[in-house]
This record gives sequence, structure tokens and C-alpha cells, in this order.
Amino acid sequence: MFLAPALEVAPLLLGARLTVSGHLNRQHPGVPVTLRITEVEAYHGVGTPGPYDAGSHSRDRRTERNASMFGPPGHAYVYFSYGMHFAINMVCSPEGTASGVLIRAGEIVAGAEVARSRREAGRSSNPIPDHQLARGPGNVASALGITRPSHDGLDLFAAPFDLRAAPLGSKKIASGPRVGVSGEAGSARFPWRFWIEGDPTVSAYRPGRNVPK
DNA sequence: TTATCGATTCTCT
DNA sequence: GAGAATCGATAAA
Repeated sequence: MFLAPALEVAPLLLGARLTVSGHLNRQHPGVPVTLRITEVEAYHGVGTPGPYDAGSHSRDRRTERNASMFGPPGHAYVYFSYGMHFAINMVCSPEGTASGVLIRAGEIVAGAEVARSRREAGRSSNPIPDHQLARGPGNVASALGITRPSHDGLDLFAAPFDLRAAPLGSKKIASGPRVGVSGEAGSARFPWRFWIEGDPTVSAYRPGRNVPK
């Protein structure tokens, strides 16, 4: 087991509340939406103590895409994925080094109507159940109205964000391999996914390709 | 219930 | 040009 910034921070984010005021989202502005975080993943990058993390965007060097992961801790790294989704990370390591925690899922505890209208925009099928409003990293960003051009690199502890720790109570934390990460980095040797056990908002596990036992 | 597949575009090789 | 830290619909079992 390895110890490094993102790995220390990831479990602490479970149960925390992330509020995003909607005004930066031009397509779907609205009242603030608050997420109770229930699932996260840690990623290591350049300059972070611990093993080489082949699943990390910042595994080798700084690029235009991952630049904010090398920025100050406590800020957002927002990336665009699979041609259609955004996902948000909290940067964890000192400026100049890279590590982050991907916010994978949560429960919408305020602003559910705005979140639902953003999620359902452009789709014509069944209404989305409450527990699926922010299930999966792409859905988290969608429900909160987060995009790369408007939110990448911003401080998570200042407007339009407001991140606050919250006690987890009697809930238990579970951990396991990360979702969709290929190769050894997606194996049980990297149990860097953390979630609140039994919570219905936690996303489904999907193994990456070529993951060894 | 589980498996497969298409959508869509950015990033790096 | 290939692959990607995904999602949701549809098909199969």
C-alpha cells in the first residue's frame, strides 16, 4: 500500500458537500446545486510520491490538457472525455507536481430540479430517478453545470464553488480498483477508488481492458 | 441481469 | 490516426 496526497484526500472527500452556483453555465443556468460526494478515485502524476500511475492523465508530463493538475491544490481539474462528457477532479498536490481526486458520483441534496433539467436536456426518454442524477463522473459534471472552458483551474473553495467537509457518521468506506482504467493500474494493486458502502448513488463498476489478476 | 455497441471530439503519438 | 478516467439504449440470456 502506498501513501500519497490524492490517496490521503480521497476518502476525506466522501460525504463532503460541493455546491456550484449555476451562473457560469450559459446553456443551463440556475440556482445553486449541492452534491454530497459518495464516490471518488485517486490519480497520481509527476512529482507525487508513490508508484507510476499509468491511468493518470498527468503520468508523464505537463500538457495543455492536464495543466491545471499541476496548479495549486484545492483547485479544479476539468477534462473532456469520450467526445461528450466533462469530469471534475480536485487537485491535491503542491503546485508544480500532479495528483488529483476524481469526483465520480454523489447525491444531489439541493437544486435537484435544476440538476434534472440539465441531465434531461436533449434526451427524450424516461425521467431520471433522484439517485441517478449524479451517478458517474460525466453525470456529476452535467448535473452541477460544470464545463472545462468555464470551470477548469478554478478554486473549489471560492465562488462559483463552495466545498465543505462533512462528517460521515456511521457510514463505512469501501475501496477497490478504479473504473475503466486499463492495464495494471486498473488492477487490485491500485485500490484507489473509494465509495460509501451501500449508497445507491455509487456508480457501477466496469473493468478496464487488459487488467491482470 | 449481464453484455455489447454507438455517439462524438479532444489529446497525444 | 488511435484511443480515451463514459453513458445510455438495446439485445441477449
